[in-house]
Amino acid sequence: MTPTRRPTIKDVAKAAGVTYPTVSRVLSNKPYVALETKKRVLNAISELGYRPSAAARSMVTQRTHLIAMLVPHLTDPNFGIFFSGAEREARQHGYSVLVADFDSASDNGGLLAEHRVDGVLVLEPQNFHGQQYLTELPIVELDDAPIDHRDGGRLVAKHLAELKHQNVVFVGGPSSAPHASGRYTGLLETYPNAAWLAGDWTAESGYALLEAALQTNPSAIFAANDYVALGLVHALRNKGLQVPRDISLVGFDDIPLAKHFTPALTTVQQPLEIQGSRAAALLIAKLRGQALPPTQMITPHLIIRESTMKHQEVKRKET
Amino acid sequence: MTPTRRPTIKDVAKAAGVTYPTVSRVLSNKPYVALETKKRVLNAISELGYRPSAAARSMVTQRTHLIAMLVPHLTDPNFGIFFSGAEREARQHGYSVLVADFDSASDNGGLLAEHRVDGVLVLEPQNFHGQQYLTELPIVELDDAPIDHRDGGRLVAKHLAELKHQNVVFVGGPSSAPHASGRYTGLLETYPNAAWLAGDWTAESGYALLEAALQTNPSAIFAANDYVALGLVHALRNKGLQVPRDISLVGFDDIPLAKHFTPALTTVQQPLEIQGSRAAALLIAKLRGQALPPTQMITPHLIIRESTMKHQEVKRKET
DNA sequence: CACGTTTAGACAAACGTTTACAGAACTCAC
DNA sequence: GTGAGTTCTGTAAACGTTTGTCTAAACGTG
Repeated sequence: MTPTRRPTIKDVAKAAGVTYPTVSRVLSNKPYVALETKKRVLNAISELGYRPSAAARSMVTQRTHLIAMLVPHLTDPNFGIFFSGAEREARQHGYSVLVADFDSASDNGGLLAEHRVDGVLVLEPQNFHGQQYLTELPIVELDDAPIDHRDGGRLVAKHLAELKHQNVVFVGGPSSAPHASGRYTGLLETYPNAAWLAGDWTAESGYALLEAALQTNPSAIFAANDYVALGLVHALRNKGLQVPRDISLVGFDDIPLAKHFTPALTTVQQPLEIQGSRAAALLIAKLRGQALPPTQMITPHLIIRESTMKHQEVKRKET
Repeated sequence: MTPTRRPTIKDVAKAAGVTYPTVSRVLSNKPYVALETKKRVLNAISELGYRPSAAARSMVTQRTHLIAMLVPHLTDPNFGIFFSGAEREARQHGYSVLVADFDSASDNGGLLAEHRVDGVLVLEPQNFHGQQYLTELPIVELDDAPIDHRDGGRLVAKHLAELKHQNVVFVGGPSSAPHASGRYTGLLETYPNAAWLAGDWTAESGYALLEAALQTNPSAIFAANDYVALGLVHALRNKGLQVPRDISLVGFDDIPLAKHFTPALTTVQQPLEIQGSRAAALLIAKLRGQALPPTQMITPHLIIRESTMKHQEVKRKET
């Protein structure tokens, strides 16, 4: 039984009647190869279904065309969105993406080192304290292709101001996260006294934080993201409070589910996929030693749905 | 300026005063290496921070320790969960995972071929018609580590029967998907006349299908998954119908958000992460030529929340 | 027609490993 | 003290590429 080895560059060379370095020249589009020869080689390649071996190539070029993407948690529903953008962009430039979460990147990041990734894309760098090896590689943070979170906060503030809300509270997001503080800062421009009840990005966090949020006696809540918003809705409902009648609520992200929430959530749409692809593009430019394109903010949009309404001057009904 | 090359096996050998094949023997735990030497080598390795080059290694061993994971859409919120399980398992066995969606795997799957992935993990094989190269590799489908969807359907049926529901309809999921049909089949065992309104897995699908679903005059709806369920809730609300008062609703998956839905969703919990890691383990066993462990169903659990209640004999109130 | 210049292709070395093989140094029994 | 095993380590080839150097042919130019 012939174990049907994959064809190598030598097989192609033999089939085309040239020596193998010539095939290599054709593959990398080097000059000084006769048109006629080139055709023969190209034919042989597609005939044999030849694909160069990345391993062999990277041995001599010292670059693997592999990039690492490091994320805090693989199960974060937003991760796939970022990744989708980054992966597409990378693939278009001939790069493949190896993903790992912070945990596996630190205890076992060895694998990424062994594969000699060319560069690193990291999601929440402030939480990553991994392998030295990885951090001395060319690195791009997702936020190097920044979404203007502050502007998102501004949009929300403007909307709530138009609805005559006077007391707004910001709920969720760790205080260490620039995303959260950006949004909060945007809010502060209009509501300088708005409080921030920090937590994390989950619905559980929103659920747990409601009680504290109500202490500030708000007429509207700005949630750090849509998950937190949903948790808040849940907690509000438990207390017999209705959105938006008793309290208005705004989220952030516009996850696909947000439009189907009860009530449909007013939120800020941010193109995470684009952010992912921009970040990948940036990293690849860096790897190639190209001049980095000027940083360009990605602007978010406010999506108004049912969870916000004009502030009722009358206080909540006393039953 | 010295460009600080990464240390190679030869550097280690020199530092330990041996020749490089000896280092290689230490690395792969070959017999016949003196304890004393071994220690010296190990020391040199950690001193230099040496990590073997996967590329060089795979040149000679002909295996890359890379596996490809192929998914229909990277933005699918469940993808990250599968991936998380698969990635952890793979990494534990020294494998890394390269991800691509079906689109990029077919037009540009060349990259996966060039990297000579050892095996393939594929999510919805019935929809994948990619590169021949990939399909002739050792391959495992996610469903080779199967969740018992039919049993999930049974659980739902039992629950609804206990609540005295008599007319149930199954909504969402493409009819080509074994997952959906499994769930439906389980339902049929108790409700042989239940209809199936096929669609896809999205909230939009549930939203769009409600009208048709109501034609069957159901007292309860079994949604193909939680997203579909949420879409249904939304559509029901638009028609002035309340869950569970007017109609009971059950989802599938128990996504983290489901407990915060309005109303909190009764659903079937399935451990997708475990499924991911099992599938990866299976693939790796296959790659190693080990005997495959017997297939073992992963059993789902019913989570009862607020979206189901006892069927009211009284017909919906005429206003 | 001699000669430099351009173009095309061959040859060989190198990248960092693994592994088959060979040889050296011990141990041990006779 | 010799020979047969063991146990350890070194030598060399191989994996599939890229790339620098070298040669051969073709082509103008004076």
